[in-house]
Amino acid sequence: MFLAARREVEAAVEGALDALDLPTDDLGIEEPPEDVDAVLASSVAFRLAGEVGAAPPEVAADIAAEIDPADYDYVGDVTTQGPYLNFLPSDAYFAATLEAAQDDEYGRLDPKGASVAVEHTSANPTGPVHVGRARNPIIGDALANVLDFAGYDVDRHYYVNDAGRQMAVFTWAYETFDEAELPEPERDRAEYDMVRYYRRGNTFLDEAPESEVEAAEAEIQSIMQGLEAGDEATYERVSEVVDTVLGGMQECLARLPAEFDEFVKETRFMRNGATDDLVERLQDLDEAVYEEDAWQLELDDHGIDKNLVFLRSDGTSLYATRDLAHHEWKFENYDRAVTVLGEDHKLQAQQVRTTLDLLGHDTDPLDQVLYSYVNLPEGKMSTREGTGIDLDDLLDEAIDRAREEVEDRLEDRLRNDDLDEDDVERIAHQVGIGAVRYDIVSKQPAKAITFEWDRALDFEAQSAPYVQYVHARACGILGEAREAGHEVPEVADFDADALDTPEARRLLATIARFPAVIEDAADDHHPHVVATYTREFAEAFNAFYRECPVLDADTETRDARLALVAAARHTVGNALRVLGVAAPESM
RNA sequence: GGGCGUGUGGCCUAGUGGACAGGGCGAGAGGUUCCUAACCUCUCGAUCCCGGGUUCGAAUCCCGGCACGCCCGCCA
Repeated sequence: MFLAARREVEAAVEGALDALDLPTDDLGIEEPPEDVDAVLASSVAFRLAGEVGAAPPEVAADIAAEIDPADYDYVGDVTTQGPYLNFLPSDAYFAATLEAAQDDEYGRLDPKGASVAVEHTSANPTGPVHVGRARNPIIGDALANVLDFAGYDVDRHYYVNDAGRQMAVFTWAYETFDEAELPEPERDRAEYDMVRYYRRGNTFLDEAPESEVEAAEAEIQSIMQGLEAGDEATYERVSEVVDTVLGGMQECLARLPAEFDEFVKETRFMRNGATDDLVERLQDLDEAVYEEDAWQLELDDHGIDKNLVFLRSDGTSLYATRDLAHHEWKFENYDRAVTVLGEDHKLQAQQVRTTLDLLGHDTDPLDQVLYSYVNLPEGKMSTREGTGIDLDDLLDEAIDRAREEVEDRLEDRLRNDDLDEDDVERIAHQVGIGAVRYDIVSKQPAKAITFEWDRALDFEAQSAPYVQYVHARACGILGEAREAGHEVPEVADFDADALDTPEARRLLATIARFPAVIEDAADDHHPHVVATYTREFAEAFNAFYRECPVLDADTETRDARLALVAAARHTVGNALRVLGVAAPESM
């Protein structure tokens, strides 16, 4: 209802300004501070004071006088508070919100009729996913959820770098070294098993005698050339390594959970001729130069100092070349494309955008979302070096700590609902993994994070369990009500007017904003605003919970409050779902 | 050296032109015969990195610094 109310307020202010013969280019619509009862406000009087030749409060009063609330469904009253115009919600605003939120899909926006490919994670299949990269699947998955909920037709893509030098090194190492000379794997899963070859191979290339390194390099070169030439046998050899490692990584990511609709391999764009075709078109560009036997693009005139090499002197393509072909494919198949990238890829992101533009594409549908790396207090994480914390270890630790927490709380638990061992395990998973996700998704991606165990796994504070608890409490009330024979009434059988306490009103007003939060998050690609919202929501719900008993209220109030709790449950449940955090029915 | 980004109480964080900068951690004091105390209430704590500027109004925009992060490969 908030979105509808905002449209009404915009129309009201614009109409009033028109009537007063004032400019309508900036309506100054904003959300008032929490202690103001209005749902929306306008500060337009400040700007018009000079033009009108009157003090802002007078201007505000004049504008307010031009607006008749009776013309609008959701505007109950227009008041002024000094220079501000305040728009108070009508009873119909609350009634319509309560009714709309009975839908368990409440917050989902109308289908936009547009497809979007969300590419995220896309980590090279070289070994276990570590925490340094963990922001990518968590932000990416939440962003995909947000866009889905906002009405887009979303496909989740993992772009697989299966054609680069790294994979050639990996394939050579896998075929060369004997398992007997490798250390025990850290975990019994494919990528932990395989990464040992990769690390061994890199160590060899760094440390072995020159002649042996040369021989190895020759083999690595032949693998790369084979891929470039479309040689089926080479492709099979590399694929075995890639698919094995990727299979393990998928298992890790699924724990978050982050799952994908498609794994798009870059070799696909070599094998189908798209890369060759692209290279020809790049060579025809005015910016193309042939220097030191390599084809490059001079992008100085477009604000990028560094040349983009797109064809090596040995005739092979580079990651960047294939990624351009990949983006053209996205443009052909989707209305929009979102890519979640680490900030270390920022320059490449600019190059991709600029080059696509030079090739004649409209790059407006491409959105590149950048996030800063997660570092350890002692420095960077690296798969090749084997430094860093594996995401699996973080999740295991999170679950272990959550389990301890659940068991500690079991003893002085007020509610006697007899949680069994399965419940404890379920809650430990929901809370532990939820806490990790929430901690990461709730922060602005641009800010750098230094990983610290205690901070990442704090179950109090502004954390997942704080919000999950609200969901569990709402479910608790609904469950108790059902046992007492009180189902949530049908829409025709409750009356929002019975929600007359400030806490109930505030909760309902908070529920009303949810669709607008989804819209903002989707428009700005900012999933973290959903997390911010869940915290505000939790505060509103807890105040209601404290002040407004549901089961003991008189029938009319009870029915309205039951409907409100159901609405709250749908809202917070869907907000958590969008964030990718489990919504426990009990905890 | 150049480019990009970030800088908010002791620590973490929301807020990117408008109503006294909102939370959390921490410290201290309270609250459970009542739908889950992973909760709530109150108190303490801020030169919004620094200096200029624009504006009726700046944490927010502009200019100049400083600090930190990232990037500047015929790697990905």
